[in-house]
Amino acid sequence: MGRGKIVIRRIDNSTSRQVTFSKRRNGLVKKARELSILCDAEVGLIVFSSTGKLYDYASTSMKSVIERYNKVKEDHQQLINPASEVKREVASLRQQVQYMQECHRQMMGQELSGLGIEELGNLEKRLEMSLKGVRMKKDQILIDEVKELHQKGSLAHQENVELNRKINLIRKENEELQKVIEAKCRKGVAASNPPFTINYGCNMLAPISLQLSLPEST
Amino acid sequence: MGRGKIVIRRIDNSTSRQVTFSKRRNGLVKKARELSILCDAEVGLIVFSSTGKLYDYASTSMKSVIERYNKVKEDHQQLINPASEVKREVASLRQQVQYMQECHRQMMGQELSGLGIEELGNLEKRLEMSLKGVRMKKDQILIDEVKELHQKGSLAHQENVELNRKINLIRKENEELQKVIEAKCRKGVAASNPPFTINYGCNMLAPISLQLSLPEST
DNA sequence: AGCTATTCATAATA
DNA sequence: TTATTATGAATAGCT
Repeated sequence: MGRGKIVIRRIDNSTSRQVTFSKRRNGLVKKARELSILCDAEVGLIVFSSTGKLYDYASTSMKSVIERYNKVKEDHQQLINPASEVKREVASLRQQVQYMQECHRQMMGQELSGLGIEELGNLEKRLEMSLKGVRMKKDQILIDEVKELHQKGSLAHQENVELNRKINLIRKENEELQKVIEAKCRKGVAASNPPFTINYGCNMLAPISLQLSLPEST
Repeated sequence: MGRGKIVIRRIDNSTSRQVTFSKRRNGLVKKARELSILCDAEVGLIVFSSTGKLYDYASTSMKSVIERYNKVKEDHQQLINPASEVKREVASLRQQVQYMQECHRQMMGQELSGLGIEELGNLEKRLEMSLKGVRMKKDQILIDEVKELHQKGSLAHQENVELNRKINLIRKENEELQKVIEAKCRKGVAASNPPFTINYGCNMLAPISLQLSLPEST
């Protein structure tokens, strides 16, 4: 049906392939539409060009056609439609959630009406075990914390002792210096100067504030 | 393209509609195949006859065509494909299950590593509450059972008393009868017959076995 | 995109 | 459903 007969094989020339695609695609859609109208049929047509562009026709809607198709195929063979698979998964997950919710509620001590004495006993035992586990964990955390605090405390104490030692050392040096200065004063001018004292900028006799992170000062 | 020109409207005659459907359907499939081959296109065609029968053609596979179609439509608009919706549901359910599993494991006293002292305290409180609930339920069941047994017991006791009363009555009747018989024997033939006794088929002085479901015997 | 010679699809018929 | 055939429709090649 053209100027010459053609064999049905891929058209090598890209341009004429494009042209033929456009023409025949229109023809195909037209025939699909005619079929659906003439014969009262539901028709769906999907075409992807070699460049990936999508063209489609549906006498009703593609959604309807595909759903109907899947429904039929689902009945015949459970292969093509991935939805059925997914639906099963959804159903399974819903069931799982429901079961877990029930289980959880029972563990929370609600909705126990359906349970017998034995089941309740088991549940009790499980809860006791859980409680024990939780308490152990809690205790462990507290113990660890106490231990850590003890360590910090002993470290602080150690530092404190060290600091006191240094202070005593410095105080002794100070006393020595005082003696030297006093001796020099007596030897030198017997002026009315008050005796010289070194000012440390703080009262050396006040209690030392506990300081864990000691600056590296000499 | 036939013996006469036709207008594109539903063919009223059922038979010729069927015939036309068959012919045009074949033609449509042929043209679809030709398009896919000539122009290197992916084509999918779905046709439902007016009687509901399914005919389809796909250059690759209908699964592939529909998936590709859905993918394209998904990108453009999230309307046609129900799969994305379902997928979201699946993801949501999976998340829910995972969360519940974690929660459940924590309630079972496992995998507590991630929890702080406060969370552990809450968990402990919840478990205590649950345990209390379960124990209450268990106790209630036992109490109910004991109550029921008490009732049954008291009923049995009552029946027992009644039975004893009847036995005493019968025994007295028996004694009366014995006396009458002895009197008659003395009056009549002084034979060597042993004194006549009524045989009840069981020892009347043996303890009565407790029987809850009493047969209606007089 | 439009034209037309030609092939093809198919309506009518059996 | 299948076969035949006259006829209209579709389209290949060209512009």
